[in-house]
Amino acid sequence: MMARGINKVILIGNLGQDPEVKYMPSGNAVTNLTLATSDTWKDKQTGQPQERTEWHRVVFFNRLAEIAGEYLRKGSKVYIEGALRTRKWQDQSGQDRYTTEIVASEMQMLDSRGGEGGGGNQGGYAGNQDPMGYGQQPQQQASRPAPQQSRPQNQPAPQQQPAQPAPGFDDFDDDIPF
Amino acid sequence: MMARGINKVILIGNLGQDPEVKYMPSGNAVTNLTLATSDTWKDKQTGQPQERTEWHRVVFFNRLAEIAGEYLRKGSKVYIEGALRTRKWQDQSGQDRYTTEIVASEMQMLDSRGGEGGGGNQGGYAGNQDPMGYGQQPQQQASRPAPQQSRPQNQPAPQQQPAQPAPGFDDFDDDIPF
Amino acid sequence: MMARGINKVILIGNLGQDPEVKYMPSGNAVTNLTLATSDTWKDKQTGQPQERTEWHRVVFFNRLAEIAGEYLRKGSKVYIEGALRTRKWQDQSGQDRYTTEIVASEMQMLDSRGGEGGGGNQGGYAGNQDPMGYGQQPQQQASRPAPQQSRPQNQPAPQQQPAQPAPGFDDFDDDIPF
Amino acid sequence: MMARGINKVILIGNLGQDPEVKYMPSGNAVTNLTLATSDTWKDKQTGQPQERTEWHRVVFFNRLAEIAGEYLRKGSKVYIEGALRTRKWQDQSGQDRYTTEIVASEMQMLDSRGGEGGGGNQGGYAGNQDPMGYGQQPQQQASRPAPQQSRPQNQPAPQQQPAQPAPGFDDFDDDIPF
DNA sequence: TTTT
DNA sequence: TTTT
Repeated sequence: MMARGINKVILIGNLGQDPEVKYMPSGNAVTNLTLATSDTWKDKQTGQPQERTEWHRVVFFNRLAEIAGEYLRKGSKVYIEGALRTRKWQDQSGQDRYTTEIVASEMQMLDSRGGEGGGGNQGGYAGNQDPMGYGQQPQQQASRPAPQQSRPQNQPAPQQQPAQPAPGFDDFDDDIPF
Repeated sequence: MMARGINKVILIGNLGQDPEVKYMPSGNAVTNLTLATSDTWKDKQTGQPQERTEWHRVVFFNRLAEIAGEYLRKGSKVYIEGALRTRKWQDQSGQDRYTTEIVASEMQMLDSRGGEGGGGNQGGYAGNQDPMGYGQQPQQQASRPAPQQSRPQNQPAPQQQPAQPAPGFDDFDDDIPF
Repeated sequence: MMARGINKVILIGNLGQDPEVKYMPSGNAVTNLTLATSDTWKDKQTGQPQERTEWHRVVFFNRLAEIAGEYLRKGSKVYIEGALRTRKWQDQSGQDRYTTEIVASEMQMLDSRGGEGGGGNQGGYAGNQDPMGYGQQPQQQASRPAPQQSRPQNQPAPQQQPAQPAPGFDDFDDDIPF
Repeated sequence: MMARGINKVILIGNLGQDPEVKYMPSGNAVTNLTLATSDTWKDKQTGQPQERTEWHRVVFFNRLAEIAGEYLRKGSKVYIEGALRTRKWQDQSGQDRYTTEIVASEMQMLDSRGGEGGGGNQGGYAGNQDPMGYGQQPQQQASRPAPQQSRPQNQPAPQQQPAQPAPGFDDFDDDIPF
């Protein structure tokens, strides 16, 4: 993918609910979640502390969707990097409506509360190259065993998800954003 | 302002229209604009190039609103840093609707096409301290003249803007996001 | 502060040691710490997992320096936003040398392991305005008490720090970066 | 590549010189350049405007190195995203020294001053998938022709670059950072 | 020197 | 509605 311009979002927050994993007819995973960030400030007049929680709608695709679905839970603190995308959809009365989401391209768990042994950072692509140029340096003879597979084994069969429209595109929004 | 979590957006794009500057009853400026970023990719099946433009709704407050209103124009390329905020509002039928915007905290013009002599980077706050600690070093005797005031002089009087509701909160969305 | 260009660093990592807090003759705090981030990849030839840890030198000034010194400890996981700055200094043989640091402007603790009750996000400036424009909305009558002061009370008197040169500028580097 | 932690740099600045392109024995390109960002502020005492230019050393690998070498020139304004990496090397007296660089993973030209017709944004990897999930939507029938190849054709033969050590690792620093 |  |  190429781009004209930069469209980048960086979030650290906590999940409001367990993530929802769905599968495309193709078998590709799509995971949706909501993430809370909050701002606090003092009211200018009263000096009273104020707080506002912002809820972000985040969507993951493919491998990252599976990882998010497996390792994230309600309350999890997570770093997410992605891009803004506003989708157009029709409500039940046929009116055009818009929902803005963050399409995640990178994710990193920030708490290891679960006992999954999982977590870690999961980039959006499986680069087994050496983008930092470290391989140019004298080889460090790594002798430790290959890491445990952190990618979910149980890739659900698409047919378990009956021929529903692609989640996040057709049926996702019943009425309001979340 | 303090925060729990990180809510950060970084955009580089072009303005779809001239910015709209409004003034609060307090006299504070609020500027709204839409910014285009685009992605291009090749269709997996056909190999045909695809393009999708993302339109971002950006809002500026106070000093930054005035600067944006003065120096940005339709087509301007700009760097914007800010935070996501989703506002709830009611459409004409009384239904709840939501609009997601980027509340800009920093802006930097990336083309100097206009003859304004303006541009430059405009942080969201007027820090006249020395956040980088440069002042600790031996003073460089700056002998060049004080920079031209880049802040618009003509702060419009609030009364010129009749008692309208706060823009971007009440009257901003007539119907659809943009 | 204004800028031509963007100079932004975003780090999430763990402290290698407790932070070092020093005080300027003016009484302003300066805190230095090192932060680890790491990359892992597989060797192209052997398929062996490789790991490389990057050590970042971070410096905080003023209020943020005090907060960092109070709440961060060896091993703490932290989000840091800042800017790159390369300082020139002379080693004992009089040779010019350079050290690149991140001057932190924002910090957020990501683990609450300590019992300090502290943490939270600490922006680099004490904005008690309303940069997100929330104050425009109907006032939420916050009735909870004012938050505990998270800023250290015990501002050390400068004279407790004998007339030493500014840390991080003169005496900081004895020989090598860290 | 996976990561524990986040190590991200975002720069917008101007090149101090034309980029230097070298080739690894493998034929892979490595491009080095220096990028200027600047801060301006007012001296607290004198009120005099101060300015400090920060010079960033940026390194590109592989495809991005070729693009940078072809399209960027002294004075070019560019957006760069990457990661910090501090390299250790020995000066002529055998002393350990360190240089911090930004390893670029994404680049976007911000001026189209050259007549190359090139530029555009060049991500660090050639994703021809559909990371934003747009392909799920009804196909927009793109009828415009395939874009001009923006990747340099003239991949220089490695043998033109005699068996020199990897640039940026051995021979890059003659003495001081830049 | 951290972390998993 | 922008831009290349």
